[in-house]
Amino acid sequence: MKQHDDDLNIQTIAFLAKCLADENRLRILLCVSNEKKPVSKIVDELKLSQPLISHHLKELRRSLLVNVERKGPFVYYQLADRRTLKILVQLDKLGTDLLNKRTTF
Amino acid sequence: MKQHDDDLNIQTIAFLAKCLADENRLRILLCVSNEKKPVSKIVDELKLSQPLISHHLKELRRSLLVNVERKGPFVYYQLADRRTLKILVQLDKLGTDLLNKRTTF
DNA sequence: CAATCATATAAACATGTATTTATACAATTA
DNA sequence: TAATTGTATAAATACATGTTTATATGATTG
Repeated sequence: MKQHDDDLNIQTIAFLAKCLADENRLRILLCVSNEKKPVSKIVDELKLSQPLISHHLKELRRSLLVNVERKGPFVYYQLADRRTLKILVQLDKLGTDLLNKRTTF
Repeated sequence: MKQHDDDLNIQTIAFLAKCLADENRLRILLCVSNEKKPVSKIVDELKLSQPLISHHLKELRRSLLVNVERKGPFVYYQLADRRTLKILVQLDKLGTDLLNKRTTF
């Protein structure tokens, strides 16, 4: 059973968390969460510089959070696993709840 | 419904993820996940320097991931919300699965 | 093959943050 | 109140990382 705390691979967790710890990378992940998109489209939608997007995509590739697919001159990126989204939703809810608890009492 | 992507507060997510992105902070979180412990005990168990532990505890407080309670000369820390653990487990599983997929094929 | 478009990489810079060492503060006890 | 124990803070250092600017690579088209 992987339920017990000590079974957790702390390195793995920290590595993924690091990748989710940048706002622009999160924007990119959400941007490619529903369909594969070429870099140029991500650049357009997020209004960030192309090298910056490319740099973050490299990190996301390194962590295997996105899939890459080359088609002609275009390189398509897409969210590799939808569980990533679930985790983001949970982080969002947790953070919001924690804040509300503190500011309510 | 908070299901749609765009409802997510990216700042909140990045802020929490940043806090989970350090191995020592993860160790501390797991260390105080089942019972409240004074700083000295955390120091003993993790074998990290006391100022380092204090520094990371400060970050964990800032993100509201831990509760603090003073009792005499001791300051007790404890995981604030067990959903944090769930998220860590999911990150661990996701990371492991992503790696296995890549190395298998 | 030259030119163009899409993407990646490199170098430079700025900023952030983990860690150590030293010291301060706070609470208890003698 | 002096001394001791537990914890926090400050300063210094080292290292990592996000961003920009400039350039290179790779694929396509004329």
